[in-house]
Amino acid sequence: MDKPSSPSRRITIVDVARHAQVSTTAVSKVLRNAYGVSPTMQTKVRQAIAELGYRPNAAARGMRGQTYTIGVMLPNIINPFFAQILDGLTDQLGGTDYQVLLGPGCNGEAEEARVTHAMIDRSMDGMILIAPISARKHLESVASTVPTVVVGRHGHSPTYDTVADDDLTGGALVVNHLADLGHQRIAHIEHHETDPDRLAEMPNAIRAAGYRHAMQARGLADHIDIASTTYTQEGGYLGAQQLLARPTRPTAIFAGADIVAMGVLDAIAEAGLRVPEDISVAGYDNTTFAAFRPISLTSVDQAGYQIGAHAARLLLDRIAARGRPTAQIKLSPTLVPRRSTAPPR
Amino acid sequence: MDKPSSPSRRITIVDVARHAQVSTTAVSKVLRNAYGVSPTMQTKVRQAIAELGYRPNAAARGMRGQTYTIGVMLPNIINPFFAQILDGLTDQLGGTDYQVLLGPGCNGEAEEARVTHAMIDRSMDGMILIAPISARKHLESVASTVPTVVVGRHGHSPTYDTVADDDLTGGALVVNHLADLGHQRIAHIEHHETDPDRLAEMPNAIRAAGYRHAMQARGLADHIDIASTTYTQEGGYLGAQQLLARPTRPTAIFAGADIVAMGVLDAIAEAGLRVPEDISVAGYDNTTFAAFRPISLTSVDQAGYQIGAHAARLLLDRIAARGRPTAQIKLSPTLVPRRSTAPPR
DNA sequence: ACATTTCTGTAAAACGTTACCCACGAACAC
DNA sequence: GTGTTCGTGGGTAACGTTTTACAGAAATGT
Repeated sequence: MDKPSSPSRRITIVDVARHAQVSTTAVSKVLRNAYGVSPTMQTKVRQAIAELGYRPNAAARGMRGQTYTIGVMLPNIINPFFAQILDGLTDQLGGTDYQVLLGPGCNGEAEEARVTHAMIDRSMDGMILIAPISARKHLESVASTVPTVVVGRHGHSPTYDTVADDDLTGGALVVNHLADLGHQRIAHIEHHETDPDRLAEMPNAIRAAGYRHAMQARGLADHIDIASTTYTQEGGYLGAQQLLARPTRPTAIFAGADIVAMGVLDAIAEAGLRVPEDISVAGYDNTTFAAFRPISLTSVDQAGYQIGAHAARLLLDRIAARGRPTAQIKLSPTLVPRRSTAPPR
Repeated sequence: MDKPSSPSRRITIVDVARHAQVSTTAVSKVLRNAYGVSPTMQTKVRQAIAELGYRPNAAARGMRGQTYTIGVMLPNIINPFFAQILDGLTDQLGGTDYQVLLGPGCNGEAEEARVTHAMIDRSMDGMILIAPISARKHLESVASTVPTVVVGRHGHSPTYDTVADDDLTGGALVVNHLADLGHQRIAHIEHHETDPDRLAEMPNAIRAAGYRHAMQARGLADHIDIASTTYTQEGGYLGAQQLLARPTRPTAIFAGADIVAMGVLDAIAEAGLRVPEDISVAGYDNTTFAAFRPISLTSVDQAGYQIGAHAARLLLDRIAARGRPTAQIKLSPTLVPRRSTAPPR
């Protein structure tokens, strides 16, 4: 005689145990497929679970064991590049019991701290931080509390794994492509960065470094020309305006991100110039926007899917063996030439 | 003499209580600013919390009370429109103790079920479902378990609140704008829908209905021409190809979403036609893509920010008073005319 | 001055799950 | 036949918070 005290109380492990005529411990063991449970017990419990439609309460689990939840923090959700990373992530995690939950887009250190804390408070089993801007110290402190993988940020840490694209090479890819086409006055729009920590770790800074090195390597050191704004459409617009106002205009602009290139194209159109006839433009990230045929923006592909997949694997590894030494995975970007770049006239 | 048993055990309410020389109950009351706590107690406890850097364990809270977590499910994260909704949502929730967590983009009923269940398992205090495609029955079942607001889906339910844009009006806005410009052969690309339930509730179906009604109202019933594909760039591309192959080509295409318009523009460019000289194009959603000057796509603005803000308010209301009757908020869209629409030649 | 109400604070019992430890029988080695 | 191991299952005590019930002090009314 089951007596459901409240009309629609949630089924608990106790209900399952009673229904299957076993102890709650046994049910718990089956749920976690722990050691020491016979095939008979397996089927008996699994059947009871199915019949009752039981689902474990994550909060209760979190108090003793794991929550089977992985937190992902990302700076914003509009960048299609992040969507690719997420796809790689969720595909990799698809077969496991883990569920991914995202923090809402957060820009600024304060919001990042808020989100990371919120995730720690909710006893996430692991965290993936995508392109965080927080001070390294904060990342370390998060990682020392919960298994963590940092994506899209260079520099290696003793506490967290990293997965990133080789932005130095990426920057060089663009410069070489444009130089091969015959360009000399190749300008760059970067995300302004002053903090020394971040100068060494943030992708934007490394891309700019890649640009500089490659320009030097091609003997174009004298033509190095950088507009320092932000990685936004607005930033691209303002940066391009600066560059177009130079006494001698650049013949090519390398925007540090596709979203920046959008602003650049805007400013160029406004100035009455044509792409690529008057000026070549290249972006970075190979977003759907770049692939859009009427735009057809030369860009650098970061293999976001692979980045996500690698991050997921590293995280699962680290959850299983928290002590293991950290790994740094670096992937190679590829150039995707399109119609926005052509030889200078 | 505090003896921290483990090297870095997390601070609990017990530690705070001991440090402030009060009971754990008192601390709990302060945390929830519950009734019956003196100003003295307030300051004493708050100081202890600050000194120890205590943060409540959400899992433990979830077992008895609330988790202070709101789950948001959205179909994908690349649509900038959803970002606007989220902004409205988080701004509205900013002052409260609630934290928003997003389910990863999920398309398909199976994935939606997975995410909603995962959120229920994690005892979320409330859920916001954005443009869900699941059967109504499933939405009802979710809403009967946890306070729920459904965004971007029409039809009213006894268990959940809804916030949506008036898509009927939205569709009419576009038709009237094009008809005012002098167009007659105005075609539409819709997201194919057969399920009767969804035909009455999904925005895509209602937009198509708005198109039909407005065409009739303007005496253009004979020119109604619908290509039925999907709300994707690919769908727009294929739909436009169909429409362009008609014996008499339409002079204007109303794409059901900006992402669809992207594919339309692509197909038009490929066919060697110009926008708006040869054919006018309008989208829906007013994404950043539409606002991008070189594209300059006429579109319908859905006031995503307001939608999000309203949804948040309704949800907080419902959490406070679960029994209250459900509300349906309908917002008016506005047309944003740009350069992609012009009088026919 | 006494009875009654209101206000503060505490103790103890949940909440649903997992971890730890122990008991039992069967199989095995001597 | 006696000890030892192994495989299987259960009992019980956590985990950190909120809720309920209650006691004492202070304030109020008569």
